[in-house]
Amino acid sequence: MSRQDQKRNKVTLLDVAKHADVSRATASLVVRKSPLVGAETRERVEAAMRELGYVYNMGAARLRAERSHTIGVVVPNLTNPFFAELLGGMEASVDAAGLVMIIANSGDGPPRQATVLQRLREHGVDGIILCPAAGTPNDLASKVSDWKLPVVQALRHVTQDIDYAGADYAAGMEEAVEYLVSLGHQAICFAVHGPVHSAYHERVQGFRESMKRFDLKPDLVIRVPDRVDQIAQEADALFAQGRVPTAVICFNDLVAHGLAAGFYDRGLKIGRDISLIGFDDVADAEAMRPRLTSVSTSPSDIGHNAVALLLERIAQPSLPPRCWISTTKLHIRDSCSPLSSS
Amino acid sequence: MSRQDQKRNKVTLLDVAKHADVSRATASLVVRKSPLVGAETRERVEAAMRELGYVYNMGAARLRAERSHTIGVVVPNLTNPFFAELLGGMEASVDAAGLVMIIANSGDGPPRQATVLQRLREHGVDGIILCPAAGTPNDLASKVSDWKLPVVQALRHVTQDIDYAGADYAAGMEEAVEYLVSLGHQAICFAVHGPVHSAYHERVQGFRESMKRFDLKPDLVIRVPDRVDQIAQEADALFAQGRVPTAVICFNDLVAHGLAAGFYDRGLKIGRDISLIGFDDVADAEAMRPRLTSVSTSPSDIGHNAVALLLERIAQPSLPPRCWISTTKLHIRDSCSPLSSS
DNA sequence: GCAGAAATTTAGATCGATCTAAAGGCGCGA
DNA sequence: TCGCGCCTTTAGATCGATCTAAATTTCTGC
Repeated sequence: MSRQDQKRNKVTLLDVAKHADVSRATASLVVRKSPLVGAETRERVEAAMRELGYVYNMGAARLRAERSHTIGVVVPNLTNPFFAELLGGMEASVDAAGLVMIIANSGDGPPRQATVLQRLREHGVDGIILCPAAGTPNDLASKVSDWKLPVVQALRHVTQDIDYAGADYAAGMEEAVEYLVSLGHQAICFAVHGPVHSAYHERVQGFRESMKRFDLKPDLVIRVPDRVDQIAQEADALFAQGRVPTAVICFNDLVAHGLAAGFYDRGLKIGRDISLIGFDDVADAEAMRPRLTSVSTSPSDIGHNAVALLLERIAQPSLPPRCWISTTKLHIRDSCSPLSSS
Repeated sequence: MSRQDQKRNKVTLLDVAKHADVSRATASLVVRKSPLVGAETRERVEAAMRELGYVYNMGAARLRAERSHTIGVVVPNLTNPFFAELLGGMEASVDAAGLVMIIANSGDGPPRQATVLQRLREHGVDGIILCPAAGTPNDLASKVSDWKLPVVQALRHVTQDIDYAGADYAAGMEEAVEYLVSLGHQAICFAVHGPVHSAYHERVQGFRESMKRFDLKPDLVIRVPDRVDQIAQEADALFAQGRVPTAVICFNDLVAHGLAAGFYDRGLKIGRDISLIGFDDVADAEAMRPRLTSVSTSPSDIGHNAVALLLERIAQPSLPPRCWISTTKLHIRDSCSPLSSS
């Protein structure tokens, strides 16, 4: 806006103050929208800011005020669509609160995670949302409390002593198993992949316990490759067991995608020859054919919750640790069918 | 690390200096790894930093040194897997350079974009990578040059006066058309969606010109809905034209996914009844069945390039504006077949 | 018209680092 | 021994805001 009347570089609050014929302190009150300044004065200062093209210097403010209006977010992987959804949800909440988000990637490894956490600390973030890397040592809680920096765990947790926002994965598994059982399935397999962490355990355990509740074999858990494009080739492994499953629950939608491809390659028709359930309901389940039934964990909501928890903790650091476990919902589409029709 | 011997809050460089029995200035030289300090002194200061659990205060440093070690990234949408890949690429480069990334979402709308740009400016970022929102006014260049802030455009561009990192979309379209023609196709349709911007125009134009080069009808460009789950229902529109296409090129892989579902619903078999080509090669093209042939634009590479351009511009602000247009590559899989087999 | 309360405004110190310019220590040749 | 230059170290000002505590003006009611 307006002429670049300064010969070089920047306009400070002092310049604005002079131009509006008030003191630096008053100008400061105006930028902070304090109710202390008179209407006429405020007007005058705001006009000066506009005329000079003043840009608030958050960095200087932070130094004095101990508030950076910045929060850090550490995820294991940026490109996974699941985390992308999560970040999307966070971004909306963070933005609404007038803050910005520094994003860091831990690569799901504790050493890098330590590095990026340190970096965030140096940048003076007001708080951190951390999706702990697989294998995060459990002295995390004590480290964090030494730092006196508000932190919340998201999606995964390594300690009860730090806030946590996640979903009830075990309940989600239970819904999935129940649904398949209601369709008459008994030989149900759980296809997992990826690093091992709390969310992984909860899903596996949820599966095993639900199966036991129905007096079904709880140990049909098999691992498939991490990369989606290799899962298809490994679909055979599902049938290498003693008992051939009639339904497969997947660790997430990526696995479901990969297995769907593998079944296609073997001439198996999903929803007729075999039933398939995804988890997270994030990939284009609606655009798959047959449309994929999936347990929805609403990562975007989890993102919102995590931000809400963090903001509250920033406001009241001495609150006892809290959990916000959201409920999952089985989104039934077309990839499962009654056993009789097999 | 170590005891929390400070009764409360933080350790400053001055504390470190005192503890190591040197001046604040010397301690500062040590943290900045200056070659000026003697080996023995450096040792002592570093030990002090470790013992006191010193954390560098980037905010204070920035105030004096005019360098925040922070860059801003503005994208229209976080959840789109294409942008997720782009961000992933940027993150790696940014991290390697010892910087951090503030991410902001423009929602692909100019007013919000203006807001987030302002916010980034206030946060004192060293530079900005901007994927301009559709409809960005073309005074962007003059605004940016007023700001005296390094900026590079990524994926899309609204002006020649600002650095730009993107891909040669027109050449990508040409590859796709050429390939289909080599398979004998003549009735080729281009299915577009989403907001209109430079990348959109380049793709459409690339399609039209390639078609003309082969003396084929260049105006079979049809719009499908923005949301993937609605595209399938609209697949009919492709056949509502006077001429029925035997092959479809898609604006991106999302469209390809949606159309593939629509074709399935109509009993059309991809690769037999109709040929399909995606664009960007980012969704799990490898996990689709049949595997999707797609024009790869390597968003992650574009991310790297954008960061490289930005870092160079930060180092030398007076360089003339540059473009880094990477080449695309047609990734041939199984979704296209010779016309004769139709 | 005036004391006292309320509403505004302000000077000056401060946050934690970096920068400049100069000082201190040391070795070496004359 | 002195002076010169090299290597290290340092005091003090500075970046641009916020905070405290006090000064100033304006508004009351009597």
